[in-house]
Amino acid sequence: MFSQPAVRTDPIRYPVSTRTAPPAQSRASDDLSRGVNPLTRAMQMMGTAMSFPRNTEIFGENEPADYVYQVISGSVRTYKILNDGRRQVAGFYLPGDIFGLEFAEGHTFSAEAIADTKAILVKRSALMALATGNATISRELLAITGRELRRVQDHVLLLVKSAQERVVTFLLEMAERARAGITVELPMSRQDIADYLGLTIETVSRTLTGLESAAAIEVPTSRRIVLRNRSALRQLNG
Amino acid sequence: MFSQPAVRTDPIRYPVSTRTAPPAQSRASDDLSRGVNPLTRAMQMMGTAMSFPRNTEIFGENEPADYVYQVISGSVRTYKILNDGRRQVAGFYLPGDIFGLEFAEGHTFSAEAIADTKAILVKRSALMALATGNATISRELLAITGRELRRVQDHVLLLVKSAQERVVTFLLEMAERARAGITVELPMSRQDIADYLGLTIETVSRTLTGLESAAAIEVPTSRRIVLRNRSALRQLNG
DNA sequence: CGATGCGTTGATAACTTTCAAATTTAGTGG
DNA sequence: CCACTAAATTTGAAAGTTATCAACGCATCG
Repeated sequence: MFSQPAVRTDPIRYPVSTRTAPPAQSRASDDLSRGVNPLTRAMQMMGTAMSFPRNTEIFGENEPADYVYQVISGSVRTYKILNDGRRQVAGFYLPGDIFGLEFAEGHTFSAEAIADTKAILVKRSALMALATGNATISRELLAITGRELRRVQDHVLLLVKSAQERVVTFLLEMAERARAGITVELPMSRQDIADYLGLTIETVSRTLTGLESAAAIEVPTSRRIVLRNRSALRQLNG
Repeated sequence: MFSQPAVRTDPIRYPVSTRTAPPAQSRASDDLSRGVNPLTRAMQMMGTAMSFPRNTEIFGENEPADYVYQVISGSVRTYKILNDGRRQVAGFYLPGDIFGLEFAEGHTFSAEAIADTKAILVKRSALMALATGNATISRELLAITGRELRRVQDHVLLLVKSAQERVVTFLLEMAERARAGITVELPMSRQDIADYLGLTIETVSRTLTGLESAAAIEVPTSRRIVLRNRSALRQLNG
């Protein structure tokens, strides 16, 4: 232990002027508004859209958790650097997903844009104030937190599986979340996947190769996975 | 995979008459009331105390989540049986802890008493109704869920560590939660610990023996651990 | 065209599990 | 309270899985 290199990602810090004090940019009330819940609607009313280039930090661990975020386009990873220098990815957030909501002062994890990403920011205090007078919003906040809880619980269940089961579960989950057909476009690198699954990139790579040999998937490019045999995959997912 | 025996614990089902429709037993408003938060006070006002003998089921996975529970005395494990028959323990709950709060219809996990346990039950619907008209209770519910979220996030971070780190982290956490001095009384078996840490009982046992050899702990009885060298343990905990 | 980053593949080492058996502890009936 | 039985825990040896170290291929970008 205490063995690995300190850092493997290189988050290019976005210029501070743009990162803090979100400027009043475009109101975002476009595609994501279709028949959504009251909270999403409220966020889009109250929020400010902001862009984050690929690999830039959105917020850092322990920074004041003053804003709540919703992904409009692109994708986001949250993570923590462990004492031994390894990085643990806590979650991936795709368009429509809400992240960064905290109940303590500071953020539990850091967040970075995986690809060029647009997100809506809403002041947490504003959201909390809104919730105080509005039982619907209040319930919705509780529901979001409940879903996040469920997601993390599933992450726990993932981490006790074998390497192959972890990779398969990940692929099936990404396919479902991205509402993909049989072809999944992965926004994240092998390193991101490995750090989410608690594996090394070599193991992830070898497992994908193995699944391809078994005709369960195809990997035409490293970021594109074709699910050739979903029922076989479901068998393998533990 | 798909290899292990189906069951390793043998939950003796408590007689149905006692398990369902909580009878109006003793009001529980004793030791735990000392300067606690409004939600705990509310639960103790509204709730019904109920006893669960060791190894009995408190609720089962997917059963309607109609009640929220607070441990008075004893301790509780929540868990899920995985497809391959292994059991994953999701969490341990000690006196004062709240468990069983859900945001969907059914329970995510099963819950069992580890030792003879007394708990307060409150109808979830009553709690939710109370929260609707009371911003303080509402915030408190959100805070509880936030703490549970944090706990599960920590569990994720635990599961990517080495076996020794997992065991050490577990011991330090239990010592803190039980407000123990240097001697920790573990309410749960090696199997419970192993299933929580994602290890086998053999690995847990060997690791404890190793820590004892390294003079970091003593194990006078299997359920009693003396933390002989906390700073050494903190070094080892990753 | 060379540098650079990302992904894959191979060989070996480290760690954890599995299988087996011994030992200790706890529970039960007399 | 003691003896007996079952359950829990510990220990050992071997096998299996994943990590580590190293090298190579491929694509991108200046």
